[in-house]
Amino acid sequence: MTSKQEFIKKLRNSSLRPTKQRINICEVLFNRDKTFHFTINDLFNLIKDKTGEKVSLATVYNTVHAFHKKGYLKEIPINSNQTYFDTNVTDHHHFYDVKEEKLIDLKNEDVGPIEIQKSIPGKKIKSVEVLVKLED
Amino acid sequence: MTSKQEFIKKLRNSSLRPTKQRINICEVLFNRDKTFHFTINDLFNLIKDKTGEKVSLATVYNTVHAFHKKGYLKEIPINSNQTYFDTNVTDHHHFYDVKEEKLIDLKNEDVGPIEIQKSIPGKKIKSVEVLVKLED
DNA sequence: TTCGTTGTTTATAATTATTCTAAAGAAGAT
DNA sequence: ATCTTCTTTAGAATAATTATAAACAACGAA
Repeated sequence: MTSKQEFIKKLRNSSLRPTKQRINICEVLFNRDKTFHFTINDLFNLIKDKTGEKVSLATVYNTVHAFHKKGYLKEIPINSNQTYFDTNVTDHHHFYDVKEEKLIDLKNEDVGPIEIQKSIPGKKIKSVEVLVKLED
Repeated sequence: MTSKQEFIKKLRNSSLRPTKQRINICEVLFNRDKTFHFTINDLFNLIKDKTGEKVSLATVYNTVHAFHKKGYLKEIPINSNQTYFDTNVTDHHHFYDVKEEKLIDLKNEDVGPIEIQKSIPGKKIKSVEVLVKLED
């Protein structure tokens, strides 16, 4: 499933050549069972840890942005000093534990259908994101 | 309604002494009919324009943060380079026009009730925010 | 009032996430 | 192989936000 061939396909679909560095990024991003919430910095550090190889920060930014643009990553709307991304690109939402700065998945069923009863002429809905902030 | 006395009350409630600068900030923030979406930089510029007096950027940051903490301002969860705030602190949501970088209010009725069917032990819900991104 | 304390303003420096740059290197096509 | 095009990288540039510390203003008690 999450083999090198898969990574290469994702990269090519994103108009990126499959380089060693990008494959390493994919390894950390997509070779996992569960959804993965991360910041660029998290990812940057994990690459070193998990693959033993260093990838420059600029490459991490570029690759993540290309994946995001292509829809392989989802940006999570939180006001934080850092931008959070999610490898789960299916329709779902999040809890955000403000104190611990941690994200928790909310299945779509946990929130129920959201019907937007208003529309703006000439515009269509791109995404609907629910963020539930948690406190103690 | 939005008189100087009101501003002073808001400031005192936020543990801030009512200074000329802070009153000016209040003037721009709260002396209006409609909801007001802004970034710190927007506000900073409007103060100069509307009151003719300059307030330092640091004071704007401090005051906005105090009001936010006290609940007189709401932070709007968008991933943007700048943080957006809202003077409407009632329960409501937003459209975000990604291309034009503009926020539009969504009344609570426009979205319908959102019932969160999941809970995290020891945590309670602080807020539920819906962000609807718009594209052309 | 006046004085002393405490809080505030301000310009500026520091910090930090993100983007840009340009030179050296790698991938792909012929 | 070779040439072109894309990529990587370190480091610089940018920009939002936060911290600093000196001059100043609000407050309350005498």
